[in-house]
Amino acid sequence: MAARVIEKPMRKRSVADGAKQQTACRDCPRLANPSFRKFSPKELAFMQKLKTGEVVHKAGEGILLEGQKSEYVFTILEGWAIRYKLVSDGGRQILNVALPGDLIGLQSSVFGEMQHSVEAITDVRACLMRRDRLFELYSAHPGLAFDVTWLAAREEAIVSELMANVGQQPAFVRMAFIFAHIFHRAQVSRLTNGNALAFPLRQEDIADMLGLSMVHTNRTLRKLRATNCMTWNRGRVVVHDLEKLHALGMFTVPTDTARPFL
Amino acid sequence: MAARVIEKPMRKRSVADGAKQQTACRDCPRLANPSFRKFSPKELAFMQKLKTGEVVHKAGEGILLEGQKSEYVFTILEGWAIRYKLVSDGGRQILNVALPGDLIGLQSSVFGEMQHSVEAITDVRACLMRRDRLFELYSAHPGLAFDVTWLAAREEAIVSELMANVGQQPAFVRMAFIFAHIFHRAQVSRLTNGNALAFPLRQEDIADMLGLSMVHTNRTLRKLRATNCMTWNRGRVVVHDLEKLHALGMFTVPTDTARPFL
DNA sequence: CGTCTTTTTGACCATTTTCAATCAGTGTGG
DNA sequence: CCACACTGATTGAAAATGGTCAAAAAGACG
Repeated sequence: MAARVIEKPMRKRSVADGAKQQTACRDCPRLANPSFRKFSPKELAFMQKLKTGEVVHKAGEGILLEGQKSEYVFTILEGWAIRYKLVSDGGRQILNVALPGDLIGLQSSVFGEMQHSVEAITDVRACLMRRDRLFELYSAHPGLAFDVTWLAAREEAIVSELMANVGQQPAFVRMAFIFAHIFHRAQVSRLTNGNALAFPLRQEDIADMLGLSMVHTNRTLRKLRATNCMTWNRGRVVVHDLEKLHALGMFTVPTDTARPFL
Repeated sequence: MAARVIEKPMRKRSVADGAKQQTACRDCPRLANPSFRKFSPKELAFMQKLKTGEVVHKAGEGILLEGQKSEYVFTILEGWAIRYKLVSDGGRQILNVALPGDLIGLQSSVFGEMQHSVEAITDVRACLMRRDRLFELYSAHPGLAFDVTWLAAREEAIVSELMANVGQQPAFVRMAFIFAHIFHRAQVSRLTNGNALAFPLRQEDIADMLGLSMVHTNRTLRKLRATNCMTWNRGRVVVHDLEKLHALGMFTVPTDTARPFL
């Protein structure tokens, strides 16, 4: 099992530029991505009003901790994070990766406290909304409220998909699947450059996503490399045969509709 | 791996009484359970208006199928169901059990189609809401809209918890955990009778929840029985030492706040 | 009683883990 | 520039966990 992340908080894998500290919602680069649904002008103005500011978390920092009550809900603007749960005897299950456009910390607003932790994998720039103002959103903009539900339901769908992968597939398929899954999501979020992707996870992170030991993860990765459908070194994944990768991982491309973004 | 449930749809394990076919919301037995949050009179009237009717699914019937677009969202009033995903090579991962008070079919309303299937384990009596009227709920009652989000977020939290169990624990712990988890939820839903619980799942279902083979599930169950903390036969679970069961499964009782119910 | 489903068991095999090193890359200070 | 420390990746060997195949036993039901 993985070492507890809490104990080794500083990884140096900066990716975010950290340039502009405050972007107006209307200038949010996410809005240019057709994967996201468009705001009405009213909604845009409302969101601008609701946003408290931006924050940058350095790579390796914890953003939210299980059991914690956070005053804020975050929308990731830049960078990668992981959601994970620690189990009592030292294991860590990574539930999902969080990419730009993902909302984190909703559990804290809904239940009063987080039921999993979130950690920045690269530097993460995020947009803040106070949790106590979420109610305004529900009152004033049913459409945006529905978007929050959409995001929560999608999170559930992704975790379910990964759970079926972990529970029902042998190591090799699991691994191909997770690369296919992440690569696909990265494409939608426009993080890919052709068939290449800056990929900040370590093998240990993959192990903790798949419920495998580090050693077996490494060996399985070797087998996957041997199929020549992808390469991964020095923080960079290149997919040479996407179709093959999908087939190996039993991955089917989801039919994505325009997703919301808060 | 499990046989596909679709192929053997009829199980005879009726539990629901099937007596009254239409209950007024104000008389809904769920409202008497203090685990659920109270409706305001306005909300109650609104929900009554929104409800289209009730439906009973026989034990073994599919309620919703992955890929399907359902016109309805269901709230379970009575009975047990499972949410599951089939994987291409014949496996089935059960994501969660659905008990009275749980909302099913929300994915279909949010994404246009279900991303997992739902099947009745016992006879299931459910209350219906047309999906196209969900928008009215968001417009007219932000509080109820928030409840829908709550339910979606909770579903995610449960699947995450089970995923950490499947991904990080050996068979024995997984099994103790799943019994502890289900027993606890059943208690909250008032399905238990002291330390006893009518438990309609088969060993094969447990296997598919835990990501284990049938055979190994059976053997692990024997070990669990040997600890004398619980018994399970003829559809009835009796917990003799709850604390021990929790310890064996690394289960910690969640601090439940009053939950919503639609 | 006969049929069907579900549970249980045995024997054998495969996958995956653990333990223990080694190797490679990177940054640091002398 | 090189020695050193540190993190992450890789490998080998042994052990354990869990899976498959095949069959029998136990219940459930008409």
